[in-house]
Amino acid sequence: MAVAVPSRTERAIELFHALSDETRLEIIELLRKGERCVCELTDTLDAAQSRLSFHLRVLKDAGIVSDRKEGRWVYYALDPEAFEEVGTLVSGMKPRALRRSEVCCA
Amino acid sequence: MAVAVPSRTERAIELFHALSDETRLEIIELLRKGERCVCELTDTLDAAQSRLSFHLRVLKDAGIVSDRKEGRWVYYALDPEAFEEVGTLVSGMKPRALRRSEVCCA
DNA sequence: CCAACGCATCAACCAATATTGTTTGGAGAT
DNA sequence: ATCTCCAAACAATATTGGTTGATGCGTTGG
Repeated sequence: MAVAVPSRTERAIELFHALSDETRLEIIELLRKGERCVCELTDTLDAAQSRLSFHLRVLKDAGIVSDRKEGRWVYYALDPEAFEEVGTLVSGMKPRALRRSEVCCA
Repeated sequence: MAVAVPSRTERAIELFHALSDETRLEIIELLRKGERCVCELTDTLDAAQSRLSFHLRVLKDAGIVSDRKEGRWVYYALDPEAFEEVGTLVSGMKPRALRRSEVCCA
Protein backbone atom coordinates (compact mmCIF):
# COMPACT_ATOMS: atom_id res chain seq x y z
CA MET A 1 0.00 0.00 0.00
CA ALA A 2 0.98 3.58 -0.46
CA VAL A 3 3.34 5.07 2.08
CA ALA A 4 2.35 8.54 3.16
CA VAL A 5 5.05 10.99 2.25
CA PRO A 6 5.43 13.49 5.06
CA SER A 7 5.51 17.18 4.39
CA ARG A 8 8.56 19.15 5.30
CA THR A 9 6.85 20.31 8.47
CA GLU A 10 5.71 16.85 9.47
CA ARG A 11 9.21 15.56 8.94
CA ALA A 12 10.65 18.31 11.11
CA ILE A 13 8.17 17.53 13.86
CA GLU A 14 9.06 13.86 13.72
CA LEU A 15 12.78 14.53 13.95
CA PHE A 16 12.65 17.18 16.64
CA HIS A 17 10.22 15.13 18.69
CA ALA A 18 12.51 12.12 18.52
CA LEU A 19 15.34 14.29 19.81
CA SER A 20 13.39 15.87 22.65
CA ASP A 21 13.58 13.07 25.19
CA GLU A 22 16.26 12.36 27.76
CA THR A 23 16.32 8.60 27.32
CA ARG A 24 16.61 8.95 23.56
CA LEU A 25 19.42 11.48 23.83
CA GLU A 26 21.24 9.07 26.14
CA ILE A 27 20.82 6.31 23.60
CA ILE A 28 22.24 8.53 20.90
CA GLU A 29 25.17 9.47 23.08
CA LEU A 30 25.94 5.79 23.63
CA LEU A 31 25.60 4.92 19.97
CA ARG A 32 28.08 7.61 19.03
CA LYS A 33 30.74 5.15 20.17
CA GLY A 34 29.50 2.54 17.75
CA GLU A 35 26.67 0.12 17.32
CA ARG A 36 25.19 -1.57 20.35
CA CYS A 37 22.70 -4.33 20.98
CA VAL A 38 19.61 -3.67 23.07
CA CYS A 39 20.99 -5.79 25.88
CA GLU A 40 23.97 -3.51 26.37
CA LEU A 41 21.77 -0.43 26.28
CA THR A 42 19.53 -1.84 29.00
CA ASP A 43 22.58 -2.58 31.13
CA THR A 44 24.27 0.76 30.62
CA LEU A 45 21.16 2.89 30.97
CA ASP A 46 19.64 0.69 33.66
CA ALA A 47 16.30 0.82 31.89
CA ALA A 48 13.59 -1.74 31.41
CA GLN A 49 13.83 -3.57 28.12
CA SER A 50 10.35 -2.63 26.97
CA ARG A 51 11.12 0.98 27.70
CA LEU A 52 14.21 0.98 25.52
CA SER A 53 12.38 -0.89 22.83
CA PHE A 54 9.81 1.88 22.78
CA HIS A 55 12.38 4.64 22.45
CA LEU A 56 14.42 2.74 19.88
CA ARG A 57 11.33 2.47 17.76
CA VAL A 58 10.77 6.22 17.92
CA LEU A 59 14.37 6.79 16.86
CA LYS A 60 14.12 4.19 14.12
CA ASP A 61 10.85 5.55 12.75
CA ALA A 62 12.49 8.94 12.58
CA GLY A 63 15.41 7.46 10.69
CA ILE A 64 17.89 8.43 13.37
CA VAL A 65 19.01 4.88 14.02
CA SER A 66 19.06 1.71 11.98
CA ASP A 67 18.91 -1.85 13.24
CA ARG A 68 20.58 -5.04 12.18
CA LYS A 69 19.67 -8.51 13.29
CA GLU A 70 22.37 -11.01 14.05
CA GLY A 71 21.36 -14.25 15.65
CA ARG A 72 19.18 -13.42 18.57
CA TRP A 73 20.63 -9.97 18.99
CA VAL A 74 19.57 -6.74 17.36
CA TYR A 75 22.21 -4.10 16.92
CA TYR A 76 21.35 -0.44 16.67
CA ALA A 77 23.53 2.23 15.13
CA LEU A 78 23.23 5.93 14.36
CA ASP A 79 22.35 6.98 10.85
CA PRO A 80 24.58 9.97 10.00
CA GLU A 81 22.20 11.12 7.27
CA ALA A 82 19.55 12.01 9.82
CA PHE A 83 21.82 14.55 11.45
CA GLU A 84 22.60 16.12 8.10
CA GLU A 85 18.88 16.37 7.57
CA VAL A 86 18.32 18.06 10.91
CA GLY A 87 21.11 20.50 10.14
CA THR A 88 19.51 21.37 6.83
CA LEU A 89 16.14 21.88 8.46
CA VAL A 90 17.58 24.17 11.10
CA SER A 91 19.42 26.21 8.50
CA GLY A 92 16.15 26.69 6.67
CA MET A 93 14.52 28.07 9.79
CA LYS A 94 16.96 30.88 10.42
CA PRO A 95 15.55 34.36 9.99
CA ARG A 96 16.24 35.93 6.64
CA ALA A 97 18.08 39.18 7.03
CA LEU A 98 15.67 42.00 6.29
CA ARG A 99 16.64 45.60 5.76
CA ARG A 100 13.22 47.04 6.36
CA SER A 101 11.68 45.85 9.55
CA GLU A 102 8.15 45.16 8.54
CA VAL A 103 5.48 46.03 11.01
CA CYS A 104 1.94 45.00 11.31
CA CYS A 105 -1.11 46.42 13.03
CA ALA A 106 0.07 49.90 12.13
CA MET B 1 16.61 34.06 43.52
CA ALA B 2 18.94 31.63 41.84
CA VAL B 3 18.23 30.64 38.28
CA ALA B 4 18.69 26.96 37.59
CA VAL B 5 21.30 26.45 34.93
CA PRO B 6 20.22 23.62 32.66
CA SER B 7 22.58 20.83 31.71
CA ARG B 8 23.52 20.35 28.11
CA THR B 9 20.97 17.58 27.81
CA GLU B 10 18.19 19.55 29.45
CA ARG B 11 18.88 22.44 27.13
CA ALA B 12 18.73 20.16 24.11
CA ILE B 13 15.41 18.75 25.26
CA GLU B 14 14.00 22.23 25.74
CA LEU B 15 15.05 23.38 22.29
CA PHE B 16 14.00 20.26 20.39
CA HIS B 17 10.71 20.12 22.23
CA ALA B 18 9.97 23.73 21.35
CA LEU B 19 10.62 22.89 17.70
CA SER B 20 8.51 19.74 17.62
CA ASP B 21 5.09 21.31 17.25
CA GLU B 22 3.22 22.30 14.12
CA THR B 23 1.84 25.58 15.44
CA ARG B 24 5.25 26.65 16.69
CA LEU B 25 6.92 25.79 13.40
CA GLU B 26 4.29 27.86 11.63
CA ILE B 27 5.00 30.76 13.94
CA ILE B 28 8.71 30.47 13.21
CA GLU B 29 8.05 30.36 9.47
CA LEU B 30 6.02 33.55 9.72
CA LEU B 31 8.60 35.30 11.86
CA ARG B 32 11.31 34.54 9.33
CA LYS B 33 9.87 37.41 7.34
CA GLY B 34 10.32 39.80 10.23
CA GLU B 35 8.79 40.60 13.55
CA ARG B 36 5.04 40.31 14.01
CA CYS B 37 2.55 41.22 16.67
CA VAL B 38 0.31 38.59 18.19
CA CYS B 39 -2.73 40.01 16.45
CA GLU B 40 -1.26 39.33 13.02
CA LEU B 41 -0.25 35.83 14.04
CA THR B 42 -3.78 35.05 15.19
CA ASP B 43 -5.16 36.33 11.90
CA THR B 44 -2.70 34.51 9.69
CA LEU B 45 -2.72 31.24 11.55
CA ASP B 46 -6.43 31.40 12.35
CA ALA B 47 -5.70 30.35 15.90
CA ALA B 48 -7.23 31.41 19.18
CA GLN B 49 -5.30 34.10 20.96
CA SER B 50 -4.85 32.08 24.12
CA ARG B 51 -3.47 29.22 22.09
CA LEU B 52 -0.86 31.39 20.39
CA SER B 53 0.04 32.96 23.69
CA PHE B 54 0.80 29.52 25.03
CA HIS B 55 3.02 28.55 22.13
CA LEU B 56 4.78 31.91 22.06
CA ARG B 57 5.66 31.40 25.68
CA VAL B 58 7.20 28.00 24.93
CA LEU B 59 9.26 29.55 22.15
CA LYS B 60 10.26 32.46 24.34
CA ASP B 61 11.24 30.26 27.28
CA ALA B 62 13.44 28.29 24.91
CA GLY B 63 15.05 31.50 23.70
CA ILE B 64 13.87 30.99 20.15
CA VAL B 65 11.90 34.22 20.03
CA SER B 66 12.08 37.52 21.84
CA ASP B 67 9.28 39.95 22.50
CA ARG B 68 9.07 43.71 22.50
CA LYS B 69 6.23 45.80 23.82
CA GLU B 70 5.10 48.85 21.93
CA GLY B 71 1.95 50.59 23.04
CA ARG B 72 -0.70 47.97 23.44
CA TRP B 73 0.97 45.56 21.04
CA VAL B 74 3.62 42.95 21.65
CA TYR B 75 5.94 42.13 18.80
CA TYR B 76 7.70 38.80 18.53
CA ALA B 77 10.84 38.11 16.52
CA LEU B 78 13.18 35.19 15.97
CA ASP B 79 16.42 35.07 17.91
CA PRO B 80 19.13 33.92 15.48
CA GLU B 81 21.38 32.74 18.31
CA ALA B 82 18.99 29.92 19.16
CA PHE B 83 19.42 28.40 15.74
CA GLU B 84 23.17 28.57 16.03
CA GLU B 85 22.82 26.76 19.32
CA VAL B 86 20.68 24.03 17.81
CA GLY B 87 23.19 23.61 15.01
CA THR B 88 26.00 23.20 17.51
CA LEU B 89 24.01 20.66 19.48
CA VAL B 90 23.25 18.61 16.40
CA SER B 91 26.88 18.65 15.32
CA GLY B 92 27.83 17.28 18.69
CA MET B 93 25.45 14.37 18.26
CA LYS B 94 26.87 13.03 15.03
CA PRO B 95 28.51 9.63 15.26
CA ARG B 96 32.26 9.73 15.63
CA ALA B 97 33.92 7.83 12.85
CA LEU B 98 35.21 4.56 14.24
CA ARG B 99 37.59 2.25 12.48
CA ARG B 100 36.87 -0.80 14.58
CA SER B 101 33.19 -1.52 14.87
CA GLU B 102 32.81 -2.38 18.48
CA VAL B 103 30.45 -5.15 19.32
CA CYS B 104 28.79 -6.08 22.51
CA CYS B 105 27.22 -9.22 23.83
CA ALA B 106 29.86 -11.29 22.08
C1' DC C 1 12.15 -31.07 21.35
C1' DC C 2 12.18 -27.98 24.92
C1' DA C 3 13.92 -24.47 28.03
C1' DA C 4 16.30 -20.09 28.18
C1' DC C 5 17.29 -15.96 26.04
C1' DG C 6 16.72 -11.40 23.37
C1' DC C 7 13.68 -8.44 21.66
C1' DA C 8 9.10 -6.47 20.00
C1' DT C 9 4.37 -5.55 20.97
C1' DC C 10 0.28 -4.70 23.58
C1' DA C 11 -2.86 -2.88 27.16
C1' DA C 12 -3.33 -0.26 31.24
C1' DC C 13 -2.01 3.29 33.80
C1' DC C 14 -0.07 7.84 35.05
C1' DA C 15 2.08 12.24 33.93
C1' DA C 16 2.81 15.90 30.93
C1' DT C 17 0.99 18.96 27.13
C1' DA C 18 -2.23 21.25 24.35
C1' DT C 19 -6.74 23.43 23.64
C1' DT C 20 -10.64 26.22 24.83
C1' DG C 21 -13.20 29.72 27.21
C1' DT C 22 -12.95 33.08 30.63
C1' DT C 23 -10.82 36.53 33.33
C1' DT C 24 -7.51 40.05 34.38
C1' DG C 25 -4.53 43.96 33.48
C1' DG C 26 -2.24 47.49 30.86
C1' DA C 27 -2.39 51.16 27.06
C1' DG C 28 -4.49 54.25 24.24
C1' DA C 29 -8.57 56.91 22.89
C1' DT C 30 -12.79 59.69 23.94
C1' DA D 1 -12.90 58.40 34.50
C1' DT D 2 -14.54 55.20 31.34
C1' DC D 3 -14.49 52.50 27.25
C1' DT D 4 -12.08 49.69 23.93
C1' DC D 5 -8.52 46.93 22.39
C1' DC D 6 -4.59 43.69 22.85
C1' DA D 7 -2.36 40.16 25.13
C1' DA D 8 -1.12 37.40 29.26
C1' DA D 9 -2.89 34.48 33.02
C1' DC D 10 -6.02 31.21 34.77
C1' DA D 11 -8.98 27.04 35.05
C1' DA D 12 -11.15 23.02 33.12
C1' DT D 13 -10.97 19.55 29.82
C1' DA D 14 -9.03 16.77 26.11
C1' DT D 15 -5.17 14.75 24.09
C1' DT D 16 -0.64 12.95 23.82
C1' DG D 17 3.46 10.64 25.57
C1' DG D 18 6.07 7.56 28.56
C1' DT D 19 6.38 3.71 31.81
C1' DT D 20 5.37 -0.80 33.34
C1' DG D 21 4.24 -5.61 33.29
C1' DA D 22 2.51 -9.31 30.52
C1' DT D 23 2.61 -11.79 26.28
C1' DG D 24 4.34 -13.56 21.95
C1' DC D 25 7.78 -14.77 18.55
C1' DG D 26 12.16 -16.11 16.63
C1' DT D 27 16.84 -18.01 17.91
C1' DT D 28 20.10 -20.83 20.31
C1' DG D 29 21.88 -24.42 23.19
C1' DG D 30 21.16 -28.60 25.73
